[in-house]
Amino acid sequence: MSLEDLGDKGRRAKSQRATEKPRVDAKPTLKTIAELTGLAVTTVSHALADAPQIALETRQRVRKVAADIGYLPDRAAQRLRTGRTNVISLVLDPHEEILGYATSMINGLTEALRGTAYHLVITPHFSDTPQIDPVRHIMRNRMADGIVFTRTEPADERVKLLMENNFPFICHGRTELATAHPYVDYDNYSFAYQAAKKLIAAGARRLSIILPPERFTFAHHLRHGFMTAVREEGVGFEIAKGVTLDSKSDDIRDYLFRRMAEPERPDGYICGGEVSALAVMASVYDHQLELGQDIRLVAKQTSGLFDQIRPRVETIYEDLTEAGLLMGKLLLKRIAGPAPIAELQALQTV
Amino acid sequence: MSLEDLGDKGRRAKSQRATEKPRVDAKPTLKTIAELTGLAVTTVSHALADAPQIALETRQRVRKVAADIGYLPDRAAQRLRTGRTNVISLVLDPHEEILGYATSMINGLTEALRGTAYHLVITPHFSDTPQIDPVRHIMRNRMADGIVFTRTEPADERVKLLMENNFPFICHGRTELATAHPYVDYDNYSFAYQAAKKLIAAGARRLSIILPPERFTFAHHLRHGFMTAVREEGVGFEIAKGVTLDSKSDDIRDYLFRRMAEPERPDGYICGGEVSALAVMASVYDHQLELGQDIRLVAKQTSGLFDQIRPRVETIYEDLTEAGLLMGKLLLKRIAGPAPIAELQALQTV
DNA sequence: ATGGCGATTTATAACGATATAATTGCTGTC
DNA sequence: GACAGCAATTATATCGTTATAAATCGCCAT
Repeated sequence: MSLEDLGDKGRRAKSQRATEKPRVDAKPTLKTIAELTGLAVTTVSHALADAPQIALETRQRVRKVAADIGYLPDRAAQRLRTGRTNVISLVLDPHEEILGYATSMINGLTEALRGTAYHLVITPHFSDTPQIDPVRHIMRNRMADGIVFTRTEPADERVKLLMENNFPFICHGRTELATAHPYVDYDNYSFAYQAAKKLIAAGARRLSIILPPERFTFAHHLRHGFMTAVREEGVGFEIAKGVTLDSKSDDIRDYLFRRMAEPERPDGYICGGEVSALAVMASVYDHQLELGQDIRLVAKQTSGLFDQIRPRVETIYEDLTEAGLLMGKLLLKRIAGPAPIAELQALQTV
Repeated sequence: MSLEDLGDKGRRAKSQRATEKPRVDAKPTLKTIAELTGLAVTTVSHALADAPQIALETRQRVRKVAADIGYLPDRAAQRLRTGRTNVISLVLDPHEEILGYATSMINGLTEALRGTAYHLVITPHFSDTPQIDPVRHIMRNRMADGIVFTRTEPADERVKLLMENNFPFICHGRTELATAHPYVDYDNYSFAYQAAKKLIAAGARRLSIILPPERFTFAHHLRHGFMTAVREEGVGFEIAKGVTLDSKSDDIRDYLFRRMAEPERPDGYICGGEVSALAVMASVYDHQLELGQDIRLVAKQTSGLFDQIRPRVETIYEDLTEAGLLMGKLLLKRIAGPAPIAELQALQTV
């Protein structure tokens, strides 16, 4: 702020038509457009909102000027006045996984938000606090207009809370609650079912499925699909539970190493995640067995990783980017106006 | 939220407007605290800012009431008034990589931002627009108080622009510009140097290094470290350039497949990324060669992935979560007050 | 008393947008 | 020519916070 500016400001107070152009870089506001067009700030606001009571000619003129000077509405002011934040919160659990589960989903979400006024904010959920905390915080303090989260549980507290308060959200995976809620999910039942059928068709006679922790709903879906298939075919089976998602734990590696040394070992594995598939492969290698010969494997593929891995593994693809995109779109629709719940459901089929 | 809660809320609403809109939970503001304490809004504001001219007793009283009712300042109002956004923007290039480069960094950043007023916003850089666009947009429209980006280039336009405008930022990787700038980088020179030495010590006599595209500064560092080592040792070498980071391209796989079939093939590979390391392993497998015997490999490890991979690969670790954490801390320091540039530099040594 | 001073507290005016209500200008009607 | 009726524009108040300037108070020296 220089003395000249002050002087100029003083002049403006008396004669409103002073040819002022001191600051070129000043961020354009509605006031800027108002001065340039000779209209009132209110009119400009309405014109940009495409209000029908503003003359079409005026609307076009205002829009042109706005575009010319590169006007963008101030998010803070809009947010303060309207209460809408134009923010979508993605609740992420850091340290959860070594592979890019989150990255794919973020890519899908940003794609869905592209061209809209919405920004994507990453809200971390720190493992030393209850899972519900970040969600409650976002809701209570209106930190976002909508929430995205993952790893849905059968009786997910977050879903309950958000539904009770009618707060827009979408989650990856389903609950088993009576009340319907918006979600995007992959058909893990079919995945496990088809994976089992493939293994059996290839000659496997004792199947093992490596399941994520029971607290996630999709673990149940995997199990049911698996069980249906092995019962239909009447083959032997076993279930390895509790792959911690961060794969720091050695439970599964211990199980695999032990079982593969035994004579009655499984000859067909189903892995619901890439990490556990790698663990199976590692164990096969360590036992000097041959994949596809001694032991078969069907894995869920959620990235390009398995295109690079040798020996080649049979996989079934789950497109997490697409899931993110879909979640973003459905959430935006939900925010725009409470669409019927049923329409908000979506299922990716294998 | 029960009916009782609503009733309680209505009673609290002072007097006449008992049957107003069913506002779930009126958000506490400075005004709320002012009414509860009998002070003026201004006083409360100053008290919470711990202004010295407010009596200590008053400050404590205000803080207590604020904590009791769970007061949180309205971000939009603060932002509108002060111009500070309390936002850090991470500029991400979607579709860039199959592995979780971004996830680790996000985890580090959120850790650095934990407990502060800052939120992390993901700003995508869409590949059909110039790289500089999101940075310029954030700066011009004050979308954030600081910017984080990656994949720094030798004459990076983003660095130039941000430095010219004195806008807080930090980047992963360095430029080769004359003017110093804040960054966090990994010592890729030493990585390549040591990797080469290891391979030679293990018996390799013709080394090949798989480099990322030349436009990234760290490709040069890798090359220099590599060249220094092979010259010192006087072994044969070759350089495979241009691993596109999204690994969609087959250039490298073609190169590997061709070279491994030739008699004068390299017997030691250095990979600056996990994807290219997998490509080497895949090619070794496809040629029915043996890793560690016919062909040796030293790879950069940036995730837990290679702990799972067999055969075991010799790796040197780069901690991207730590890099993210460091970037976050340095950026916050830079935002708080323009610290000397020199202090903002950091280097992770192998 | 009077004025002044330091220590606290408070009033006022913004920041940039929008919801609401009010105003202007113009037309046609009787 | 007065006025209702309508379209188009504008004034005012407000969201919650903070920067700035002003006001209040007790207390002491003159």
